[in-house]
Amino acid sequence: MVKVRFAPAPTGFLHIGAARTAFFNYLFAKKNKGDFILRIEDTDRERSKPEYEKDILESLSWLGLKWDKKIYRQSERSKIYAKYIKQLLDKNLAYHCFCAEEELKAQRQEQLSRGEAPKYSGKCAVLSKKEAEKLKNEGKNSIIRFRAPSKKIIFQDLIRGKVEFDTGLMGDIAIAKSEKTPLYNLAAAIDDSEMKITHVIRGEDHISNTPKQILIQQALGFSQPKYAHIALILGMDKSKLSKRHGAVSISEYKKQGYLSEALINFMALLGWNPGTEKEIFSMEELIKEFSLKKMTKSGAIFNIEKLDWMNGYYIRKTPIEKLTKMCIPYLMENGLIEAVDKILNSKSKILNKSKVLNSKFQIKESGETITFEKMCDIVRLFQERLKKLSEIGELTDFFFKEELKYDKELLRWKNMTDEELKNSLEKLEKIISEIKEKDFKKEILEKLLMSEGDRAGDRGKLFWPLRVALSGKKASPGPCEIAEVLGKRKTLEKIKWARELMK
RNA sequence: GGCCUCGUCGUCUAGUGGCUAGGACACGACCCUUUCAAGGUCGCGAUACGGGUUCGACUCCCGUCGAGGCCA
Repeated sequence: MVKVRFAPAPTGFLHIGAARTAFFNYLFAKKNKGDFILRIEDTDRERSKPEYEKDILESLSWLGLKWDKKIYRQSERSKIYAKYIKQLLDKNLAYHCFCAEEELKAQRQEQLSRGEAPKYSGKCAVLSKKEAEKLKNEGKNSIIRFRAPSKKIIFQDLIRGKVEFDTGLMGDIAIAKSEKTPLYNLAAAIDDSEMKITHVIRGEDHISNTPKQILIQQALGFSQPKYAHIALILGMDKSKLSKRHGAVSISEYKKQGYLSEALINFMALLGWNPGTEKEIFSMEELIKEFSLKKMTKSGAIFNIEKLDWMNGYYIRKTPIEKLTKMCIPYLMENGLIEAVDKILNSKSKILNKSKVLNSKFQIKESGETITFEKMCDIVRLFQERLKKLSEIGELTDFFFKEELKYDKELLRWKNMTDEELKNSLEKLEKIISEIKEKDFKKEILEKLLMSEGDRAGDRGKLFWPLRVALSGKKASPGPCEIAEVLGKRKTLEKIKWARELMK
């Protein structure tokens, strides 16, 4: 039975690199019908914060990475660690080290300057139990070090193949701050064993921790899990992706309006591919096709352009009601609309209630109510233009504003004269006001404007000024589509406004 | 500095001794078109370098260089 774990430290928001590691663990578990365990490594009490843990859980859920069973927290397991620390100490496999931090730092510096590998000198390793006891009673600070035997550690990495280390080069490993508080390598070794983890799938940055953990496992008589070290996600400068490269947390991407499906699909392709030319994958397909053997060995630069493209792709594939529902919080945030129903006023409720379908909204500026259906009509016009949900406000704002602000020069198509332009606007107003309310449809409008435009020799002479009059922008959906959604009355109002501008 | 890992278009990648080195994003051109998108067609563009092994190396071996990670 396969059992894997994702073991984040709650010292920051869930990072995209960590999320990817979690994701590959998840895929591996599901593929092999195994368990995916979540272990919060919160032994660093100062840097660990509950809000970070919350963010990690929320982000994993949002991505659709469901963990199995309960959540383990290292902070709740100190008894277990204490037992093993005592065992190591009793067997003299570990010892108290009283060297001060500054002292060690200085040593390291010196070794480095001499061109040697920094390595603990072993000063306290020779202290007898009595001497150590005495120092402790004097109240001297100590940490616990593991007597690392000098040997060759070889393990078969599932992604990289044979990896070899000579542990003689590394010196005695710091394994605990005290008898109760383990340091990373010890806690990881103990937890992986206690939780019966079969496969450790983690970032490449842990490769050099692996021999240390193996040594500890051997000392404690644990069995050894299989290892797979996945290549890291890199920033533009090819260094490990971090905050200085911009947005890195999953919650930040969510906020910007990336869809979880897009992010999942994109992350999967960073470092994995099925060996075919297929690029679009649902979670189910990924689970079906995933294999560690298909993982890339080299680090991949996080290329936001491809993510944007993929997000646009998924937006285009999203059913319009669902997409509109997702866009509404952004429109509210931009102060363009408000929920009429007070109960629906908070963002999260809007997203979750199925009530949304019959709900109404209020245009903030005019106070006019607008139905969900109408909202869908608006969003639909932008479905294939949207890369991120957060762009929706800027794109659609003219639907919610009374007066558009634009330079009147924008109304001019190519080198029309003022006179021609005025004529066009007048003609538009005439044509549109003659259409019956029930015929105010895009197709009918288009037909009328096209034949009239062709008569003028250039369709742009009508279409362009109308488009600008309605949207106030140089790029927008087609004017007839906008007009239909806007309705006859508002369409005429906007044209009048444009005519005013031209006076 | 030591150890470890990695090295195919700008980016993500396919490829496991014989291929015009394939695809995707980005970029450019064209088509569609009232603008912007979307869509379609075409194009640009890579095996880090040097030695081997071999009839033949992107592919295997050695070295160099480069990048990253860990020791912190």
